[in-house]
Order: sequence, then C-alpha cells, then structure tokens
Amino acid sequence: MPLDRTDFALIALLQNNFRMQNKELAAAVGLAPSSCHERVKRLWDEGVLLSAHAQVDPKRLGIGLEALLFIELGKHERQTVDSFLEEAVSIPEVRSAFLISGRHDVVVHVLARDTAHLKNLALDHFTSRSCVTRVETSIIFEARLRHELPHIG
Amino acid sequence: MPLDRTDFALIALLQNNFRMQNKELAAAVGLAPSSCHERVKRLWDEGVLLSAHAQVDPKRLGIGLEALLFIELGKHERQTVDSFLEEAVSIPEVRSAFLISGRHDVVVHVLARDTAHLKNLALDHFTSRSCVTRVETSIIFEARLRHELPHIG
DNA sequence: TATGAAAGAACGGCGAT
DNA sequence: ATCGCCGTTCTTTCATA
Repeated sequence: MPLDRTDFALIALLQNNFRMQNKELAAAVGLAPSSCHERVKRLWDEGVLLSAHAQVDPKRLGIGLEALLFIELGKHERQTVDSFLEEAVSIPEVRSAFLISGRHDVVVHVLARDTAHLKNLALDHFTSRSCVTRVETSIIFEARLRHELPHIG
Repeated sequence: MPLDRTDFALIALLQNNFRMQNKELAAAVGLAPSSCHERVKRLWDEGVLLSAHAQVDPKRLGIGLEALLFIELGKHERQTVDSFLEEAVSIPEVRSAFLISGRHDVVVHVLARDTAHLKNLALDHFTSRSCVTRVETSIIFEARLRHELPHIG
C-alpha cells in the first residue's frame, strides 16, 4: 500500500510523458516489462493514478489570449459558492476555478480568442451575476506549467 | 492543414481521456482504426497535440495543502522577470506560474504538505528574494479543473 | 482521404522462483 | 514481488479504391 522508490519513479515518468510505452517505462525503472505492467496497474487500481490527458496547442484552437479573473462574492454561503464554482467551470472558456482565502474569493483562468471575446466572457458570465460584487481582470503575458507533482514526506 | 469536425472530436476525446485506445477512438468518431490512426498521427506531426500527462492524486503524494501566491516585483525588467519565472517553476512545489497585468505581477500555484511547509516555501523562495516586494498568500479551499480547451472560431 | 488485410509489436494473464 | 513465457489484441503499414 505505501509507495516505494520505483512507484515514485513511474509516477514521475507518467506525469511528464504519458505516451511512454510499458516497455520503455520498464527499462527506465530497471524492471521487467511484466513487473512494470503490474505496478502501473496497481497504481491505477489504488487510485494513485487518476486519469491522463492530452495537451493541445491553444493557438491551433483559435485561442489568442488567456486571463485570470479575480472575483469577489457578496455572499459566502455554501450554496452560493458551490453553484458559482460549478457554473463557472461549465463555461467552455474556463480552464480552472479556485476558491481561495484572502482578498479575492475566486480566481478563474479563462481562454479567449481576443480582447473582445474576453470582454464578453467577463461581462456575460461574471460581472453580471448577482452574487459577484467585483471582477478584476488580468491578462496573462506568460504561463509556465509543471506537470509533475512533488512527492513530500 | 485546417482542422475539420472529426479532428476536433478526436482532440476533445484525447484531452479528456488519453487512455483511450485507437480502436475505441475510431469507433467514437465513426472511422476505421487505420484512418483514425493516421489522423491522430497527423495531429501529433502538425503540433496540434503537444504532449500527454498522467494525473495523480495529490493526497497520495503527501500533499495536504494548495495555495496561490500573489507576488509583486520591484523591477519589471525583462531579465529580472524571466529569471524569476524560470526559477519559480523549477521549485518542485510550484505547479504553475503566471506573469500577468494588473495589481499583482505574478501568480504562483504551490503545493505543500501543511501550513508549516507552505510557510517555509513562501519565506525561503519568494519573500526573501530581492526582486520581490510583496507576497500575498491565499489558501485554496477548492480547485476545479477542466482538461478540454474550447475551440473558438 | 478512407479502407481492409497482413505483419509486427505490445498487452495482459499465468505459473515458477 | 519479480520474471519469462505465450495467446490475444492492438498498432501500423501498404495496396487498393
């Protein structure tokens, strides 16, 4: 049940490149393909590995602009907050939504074609909502992502 | 070169579930396996598909806490900003870093074991840096992610 | 471009160590 | 828990329409 060094190695490899085949994986961690296959299967079965996703070039989908929306909510009741988050993430242009402590209540990462599209997005889906008291929009100049989570402890 | 309806369908499917096999994919878009295979290969060759990554349960890696750090920089010269971003994303606990317009300069998404770990992270890697004039830390209560990008236009 | 068939490679389960 | 074996399945190429 506890993960060992080999498990962590496999997890790191698959986070960085899920296209790797079992044979390569096995070689990379110094295991026979069959043993490696079994370990990876166990990681799926135990829920350590949750899913896998392809990453796509946003430009090729017509996305020319990304932004963060910093949102303040008027009410902080559970119902209000939950449904706001739920509806936010159901908007296609929304990539992620974070409910946070501090000055802002929610941060939303959105993708848009251009500034006109972004404006409509902000106005139609966020500024206009009754539970939203304030929206601050920040254009993303550069985004750096890391796909590998640290293993702590 | 331009993407058609089938390409978009394949892209959507692979973003949501990269574990899908070519055979399933083919059935899902109504194509023979060989035709489907060729289209997916073309998407890789043309750079529409960039990479694929496994998603891991953070709890299983000892991560009990996520936070956003809102950072203000003293200098906004290219060199300062670039190297700050570069070094930020090279910290294992950093999941993403965004250079943005507006009140804050950089938003960093970090993962930590607990609040003590988060404190050290903030103090050692961010507050202490000479180019950083201010760090605001927000705990993430809830994070919602979407893996499928919208196709616009 | 899409397809079906054929060759090649990988998967996935089993028994032994 | 690891390994090698082997039948099954999928991938991948190619000739054809």
